[in-house]
Amino acid sequence: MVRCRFAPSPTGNLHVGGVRTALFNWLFAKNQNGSFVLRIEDTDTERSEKRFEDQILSSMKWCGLNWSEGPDIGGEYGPYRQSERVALGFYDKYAQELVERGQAYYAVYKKSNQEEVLRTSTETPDISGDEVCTIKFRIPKGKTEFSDLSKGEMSFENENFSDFIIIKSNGFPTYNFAVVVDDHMMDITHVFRGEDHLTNTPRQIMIYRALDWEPPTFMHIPLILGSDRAPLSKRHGHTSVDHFREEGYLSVGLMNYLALLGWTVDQEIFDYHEKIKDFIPSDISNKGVVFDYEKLEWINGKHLRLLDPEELIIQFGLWLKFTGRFDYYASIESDQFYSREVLTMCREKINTLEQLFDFSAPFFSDELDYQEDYVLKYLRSNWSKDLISAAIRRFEDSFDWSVEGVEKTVRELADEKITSKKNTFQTLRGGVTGRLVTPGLFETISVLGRDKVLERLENLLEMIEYEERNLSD
RNA sequence: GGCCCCAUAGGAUAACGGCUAGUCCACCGGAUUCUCAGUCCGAAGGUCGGGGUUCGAUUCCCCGUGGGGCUGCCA
Repeated sequence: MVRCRFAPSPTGNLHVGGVRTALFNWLFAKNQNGSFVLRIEDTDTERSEKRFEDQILSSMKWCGLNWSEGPDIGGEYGPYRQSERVALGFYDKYAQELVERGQAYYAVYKKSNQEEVLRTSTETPDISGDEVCTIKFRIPKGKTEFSDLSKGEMSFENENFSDFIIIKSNGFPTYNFAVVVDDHMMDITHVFRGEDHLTNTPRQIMIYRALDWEPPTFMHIPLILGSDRAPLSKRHGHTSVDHFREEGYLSVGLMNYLALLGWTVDQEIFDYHEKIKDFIPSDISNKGVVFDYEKLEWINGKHLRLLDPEELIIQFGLWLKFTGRFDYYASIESDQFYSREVLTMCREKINTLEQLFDFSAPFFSDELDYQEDYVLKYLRSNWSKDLISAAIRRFEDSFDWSVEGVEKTVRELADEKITSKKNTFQTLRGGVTGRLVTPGLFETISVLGRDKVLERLENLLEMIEYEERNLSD
């Protein structure tokens, strides 16, 4: 039975590197019909915060990376929070065992100088009030070897390592110790993690050996880098999953991009749930990969255009609520049929839900925000009044509001040659939307419908006349 | 400093040791057209350097160079 885990530390939001690691663990677990476990590594008492844990879990759920055991749902290998495992004495027990086997020892320091070890012992030392005590692992002689699914055969001379702390002076285990104890106790069979852990692995394997435990299979995944090839961080741009969610990326799009980063598949656009059967760890590139915001956006746009119209409304609605735009959400909900028409039309030209929000705004609000360029270039022209008046007359007489019908009306209007064809189109476009960049004009007018179009054009006419009066005064 | 990982166009990748080094994003040009986008067609751009093995090296080996990681009572 294959068991994989994702073990984030709750010291910040879930970032794209983390999800990618989680994704590969998840894919492998599913591919092998195994389990995917979530464990919280909160042994850093200074930086760990519950709110980060909550955020990580929520981000994971949004990504669709469901776990079968975890801190929120428990499981037979629990608890799944290292702080709770400390309380149960798991780490102490095995640290003691290492001391008894002569493979670890106590080290006493002065509180004021924690650089210098005062004395060591194999018995619990008596310490005075100004001293603290840790347990350190003794590096054995020889060499440590293991086979990494990505990097191949790895070999390290143990003499290159020095004894390291496994139990801190506050009684908590250090990462390198806790991870071994937990992965062993939880029967983890495969560990896929970031490449930054590659040289921690021999240390961990030494502990496995010292305790007569069998290490899991390791695979170290290359890091995600920024444009300067340094590991991706805030200074390269946004990195947290929540950010991409807020920006209007679909989780299926974000996951698609992350999966594609370093992994070649025949079909580039996919839902990762469909790729479970194709997941082979060795197919993943062993090279650091630069995060490409542009390709992510392109992929997201593809997914947005692939969604069923109903699903598009659902996703858009969820996003509006997530970002607190409840009024907008209410207007989407109030007329499903209309919303569907508008959104499927608008999505042809945008890549994110945020862009969809902006692009569709003129269709859901009657308070048009006329772009300055439009006012200057088209409204304040000597033909705008005549053109709008003529348009109103034609639309009043028109009973065919299909896209084809609207096209006929508009083309006939242009044929009157009140102004150029382009000016005619752009003036109408801005007149019904306030903007110069919109979906196709015929579709736009058709979808808005007779009432809105006439109302907007008449308002526009009033605006023009109002401006004229003001100018002549 | 020590140990370790990595190296194909700007980014991501493909190529049993064997065709003119293929594809996607971005970029550039063209077509379609009412704006923008999309779509279609086309162009430009690459095997880090030096040795070696071989009939033949992107591929295997060594050395350099460059980037990255670990070397924490962070994970």
